[in-house]
Amino acid sequence: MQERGTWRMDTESRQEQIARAALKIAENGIRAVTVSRVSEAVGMVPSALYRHFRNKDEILKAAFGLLRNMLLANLEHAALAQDSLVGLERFWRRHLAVIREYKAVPRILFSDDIASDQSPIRPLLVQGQDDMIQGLSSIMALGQKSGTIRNDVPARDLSILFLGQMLLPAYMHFLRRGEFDLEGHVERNWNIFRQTLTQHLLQTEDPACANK
Amino acid sequence: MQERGTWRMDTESRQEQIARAALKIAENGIRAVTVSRVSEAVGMVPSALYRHFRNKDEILKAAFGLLRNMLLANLEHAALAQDSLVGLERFWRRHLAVIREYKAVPRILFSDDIASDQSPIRPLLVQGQDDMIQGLSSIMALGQKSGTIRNDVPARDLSILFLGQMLLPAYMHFLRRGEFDLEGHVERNWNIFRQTLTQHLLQTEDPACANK
DNA sequence: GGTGAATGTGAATTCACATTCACCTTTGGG
DNA sequence: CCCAAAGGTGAATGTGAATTCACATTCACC
Repeated sequence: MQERGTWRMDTESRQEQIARAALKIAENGIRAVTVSRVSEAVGMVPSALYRHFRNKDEILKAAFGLLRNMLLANLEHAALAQDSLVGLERFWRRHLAVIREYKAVPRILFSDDIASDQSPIRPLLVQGQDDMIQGLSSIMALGQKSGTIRNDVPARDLSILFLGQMLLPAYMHFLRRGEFDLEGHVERNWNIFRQTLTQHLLQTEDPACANK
Repeated sequence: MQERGTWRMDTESRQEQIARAALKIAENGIRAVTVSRVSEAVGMVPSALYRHFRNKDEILKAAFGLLRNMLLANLEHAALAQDSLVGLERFWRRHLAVIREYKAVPRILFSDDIASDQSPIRPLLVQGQDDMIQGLSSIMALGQKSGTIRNDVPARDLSILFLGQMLLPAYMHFLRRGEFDLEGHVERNWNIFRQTLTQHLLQTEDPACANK
């Protein structure tokens, strides 16, 4: 039934091709994503895009979907680790890698366009954020159950704190056009935050906090 | 709104009036700040704005300046406190109050327009950020000198961590149009972060970490 | 070979916006 | 009292953008 010939596949891949082009262009800001630029990138004329998407918003939604999938995929990877702390560290490293590769991430995150009331992407962004926090919370909760992570604080709060420790460096790195050591800062933040996560262990163990 | 044709108001107050109007309108996004909307808000016709500002960018710069001053003023207030921790707490409470009052804050912070390469505001924003981190670092350093705050981590790193703990909640609150308990989350983050700041004391004192 | 749906094209339309300009109105200082 | 300049006005211009539409082309299938 789906083997209707190559033209159907053509549409599918066209859509993906367009979405990828839009994502690429979004590296220069959401507003840089114009119908004519996208069409040029895929070797078409502006109006041709409307054969594959109802309108520009649909294109943006598709582009966002690509990004969302990549970011959430990191969660699954992190969840594979036996040790929660290892999983979390693995997560932020991958997270940063995606941010580095797809420069559109901060442009979408820090876009007032998308934050606007009419933007069809805003609910998707909120949903994706919730999914991410939910996923991180699961990992945190697992660590709490196994005693690796303090349990005097809700897992969700810890997740938000964890994400937040990445957000400001990412923002600064973004605003400064790379003139900011993103990895270095997040790594140092992580070292401090790991202590925070395992603070309940400090009392019973050697005062290794001065091991710096 | 104001009656059109109310005549004569010297340029100085006109400029401030215009900047304030722009700031107010910016609550709906930077892109909502159009020449005609601003002019309407101050009871003029679009072209009249050009008597007071060379172009729209200058208006935006003026509006940003207002915001910048208010945000940095919080630093001085915080620096007055004897105890660094008290000062920091005072700071974030005021900071959140400003964010609440001027809804344009996140719209400017998270604006792809301003983040764009050509924006004349971006360097101002970066500078303002640096000033803020610098100011917080001073407070942190003072606390380190007096032994209130751990000194195994550079004051600057602590400042970035501190700001970051506010940024994600602010962002979520912004994206969710207020459907997110900003104060509550930052308060809880702060309680955890305060422990982090004073972690060096935990070893020598009673294991009061479970005082929750 | 013919057909129709999918796909592509270029021109035209519409719209919101910033900016300019020629002209008008008020007002304070000589 | 006058007039120059500060402040204000409406119309006009130019721009970049999304979207529509009539028309052309491709191609799987009958």
